[in-house]
Amino acid sequence: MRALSGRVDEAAPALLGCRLRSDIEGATTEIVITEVEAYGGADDPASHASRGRTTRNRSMFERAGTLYVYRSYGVHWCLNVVTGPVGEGGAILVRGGEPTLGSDVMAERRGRADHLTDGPGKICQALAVTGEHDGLDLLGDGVVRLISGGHLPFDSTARVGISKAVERTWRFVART
DNA sequence: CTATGGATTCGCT
DNA sequence: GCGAATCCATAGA
Repeated sequence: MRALSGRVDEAAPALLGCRLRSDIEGATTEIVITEVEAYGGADDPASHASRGRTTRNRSMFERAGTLYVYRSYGVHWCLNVVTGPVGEGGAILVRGGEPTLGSDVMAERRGRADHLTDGPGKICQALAVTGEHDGLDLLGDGVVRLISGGHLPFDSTARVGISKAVERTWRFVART
């Protein structure tokens, strides 16, 4: 996996077109990443890493290629790819994608046939990724892996669902 | 120790 | 379109 280091806002669009695969519960599911958001370190007020290393975000400070999963609103899991140098904190939230493998399994896990992976919480549910996978190495041969792909043309917009540093256009959407 | 507020989703109006 | 659901780390006393 190349280009997983350096500035998060530069590494983020490189993830578009990459695939995210999980081999969990005996099933293989995979998506192509089409939407991401970059979250920085101490310099990004909207990032979980902005207040330093804590219990919840410790994975964000690991090396690039580490999986960072956190619980959102007490209900959903959100999946991130760590990109920052060790100790700095910085990750890319995978917000959207399209199923490429095991969409039938995803539909079963999601309890519906549509809107399988068009939101951060939905992706985790579709791929069966939870907090127990937090800290996993996505570049190794674990149950969740990141597979490099071609780069796609993209548009950048403001991030969604945050209340700080709203002006940064660190959301990257693959152009269709 | 207690209170608070989310990098969201879904269902009902 | 709007609000509830629901967990737990963080922040404040």
